[in-house]
Amino acid sequence: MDKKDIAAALEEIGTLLDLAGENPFKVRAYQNAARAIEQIPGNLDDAVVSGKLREVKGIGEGISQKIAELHATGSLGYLDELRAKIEPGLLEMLKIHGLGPKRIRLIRETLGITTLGELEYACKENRLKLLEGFGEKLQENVLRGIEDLKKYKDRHLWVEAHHAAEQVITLLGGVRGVSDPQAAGSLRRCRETVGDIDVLAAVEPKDRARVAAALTGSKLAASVIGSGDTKVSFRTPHGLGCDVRMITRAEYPYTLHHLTGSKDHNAAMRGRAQKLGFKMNEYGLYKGERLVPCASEDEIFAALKLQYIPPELRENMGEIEAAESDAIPALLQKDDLLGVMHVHTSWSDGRNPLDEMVRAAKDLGFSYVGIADHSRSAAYAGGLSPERVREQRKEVRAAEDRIGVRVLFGIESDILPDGSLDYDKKTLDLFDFVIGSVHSKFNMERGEMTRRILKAMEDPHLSMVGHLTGRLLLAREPYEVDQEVVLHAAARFGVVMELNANPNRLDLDWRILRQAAGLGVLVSINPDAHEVEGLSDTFLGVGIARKGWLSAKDVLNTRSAKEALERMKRN
DNA sequence: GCCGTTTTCGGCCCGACTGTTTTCAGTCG
Repeated sequence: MDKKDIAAALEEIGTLLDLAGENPFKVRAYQNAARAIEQIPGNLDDAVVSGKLREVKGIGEGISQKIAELHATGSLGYLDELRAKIEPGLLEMLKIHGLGPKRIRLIRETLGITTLGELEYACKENRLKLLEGFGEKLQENVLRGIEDLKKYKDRHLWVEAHHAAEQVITLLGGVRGVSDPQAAGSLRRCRETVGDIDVLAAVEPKDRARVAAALTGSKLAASVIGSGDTKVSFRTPHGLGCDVRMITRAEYPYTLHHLTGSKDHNAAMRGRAQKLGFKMNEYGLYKGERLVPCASEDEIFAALKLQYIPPELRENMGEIEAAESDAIPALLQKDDLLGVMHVHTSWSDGRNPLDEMVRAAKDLGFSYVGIADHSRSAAYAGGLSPERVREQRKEVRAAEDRIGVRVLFGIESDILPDGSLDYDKKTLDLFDFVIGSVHSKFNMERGEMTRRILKAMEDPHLSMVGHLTGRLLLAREPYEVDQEVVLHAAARFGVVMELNANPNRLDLDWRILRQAAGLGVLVSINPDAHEVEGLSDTFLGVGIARKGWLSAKDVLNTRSAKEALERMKRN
């Protein structure tokens, strides 16, 4: 180890001690020592061996021993211990402007938050501003700081990629010579996270230089990676990589299909083409040397004797086989949704009051809205006491009359560690529906967690299981739970399963949705909205539902309020 | 954890700024 490495190690010790709440002067001692060691002239070996290290101002008994250990072995037990004690996410939080060790420790201790993703979620749920010494402004700053940090990560939530792509498409739409700009890739397939954005547009060769210049000269291209005859690559101000492909009108459907992928889907499609005597690539479908003219993706599939395969299904997970026999179902559409469930209000941790949420849901065209604030045990989120439940019930009924839209009175009840719901029977009887969610003790062993959720499902008050795995995309791994066992229980008990459409969750995962539908389990697409804007997440859930092969009949909130209530009734 | 000296422990850089709270704590440079 050279001076620089050792200085870095000492610096790291200082930072970790700071986060651990150590004496700030001890922290500074390490920081001073780090600087001191970089100042030592000449080779470090001599100083270590001769013991001259101790003569350097800022390096005393303890630190000189640690330097010796680092120098001799390349590692340091003390540092390893500290690293094991302090979560790496807390180190990342230090990079956020406005957060120092004190506040980070408060966040860690009161909210149990250890990753940036969890912190972001807490900001969006308005939990950060409730901490002592925090407020609206600081919460906003933290959120902005997290956004900045995320710029440099290589994967992005679907919704972020979508917004970026919309901007690129809008820009292209305004450039002369461009037609049909649209997104392809994993974004079009509605994957829950997206790496790069692929956009294609029909542009005749003579216009391409001008279109490329319009892109590279725009604010959307924060840095240009490359610009050629057919492709412009750049990074957006949010750090997303974006490839814009320019092709001819004739190539368009083939390239659209090719760039939409997935890779496995494309390989299987080429295999099928070959079997039928065609050759297929990103520029066309050929019979011998002759191009088979297709004006749309629809016609490409038809040429290969396949039913049209919606982009969301193109994962080579049985869609081609299904299309062979016309077995691709009519997938759910946005317009199929009649109601919206799992809506929070300022009664617990929502940003907007009940009336505003209900009005906003009505304005979005929903004919009913299911309020579900947090239950008693969710103290961090302002969970409702049994008394507050009764007060809110009156308010909900009054809002229904006042606003003129059906309002269902529900609750998002914590599923307590022992599997019970969060209220006594008399209180539970007051709700039109009960969503049961795990919000605590995530670290249970798989069998234990599964039993916990099954026990809650046995209670006939439970209508629906919320965000089954508890995952936060790009932030928190799902907790251990046997999802299949839960789905089978849901089928047996007639319990609805939530597809939580919050872009950070998208939970149930699309990979298991299809199985749920196969078991006859009804899925409810819920925004888990904590503010007016969050209600629209319901539509994001539609993409995931489609990706999980769901049709309108598989979804609770495509039913009328009356029928939805009947389907949620147990006994 | 280091320093200095007062040899055994008290002091360690500090002002501007922000956002909170209403007199100040925490962060930043």
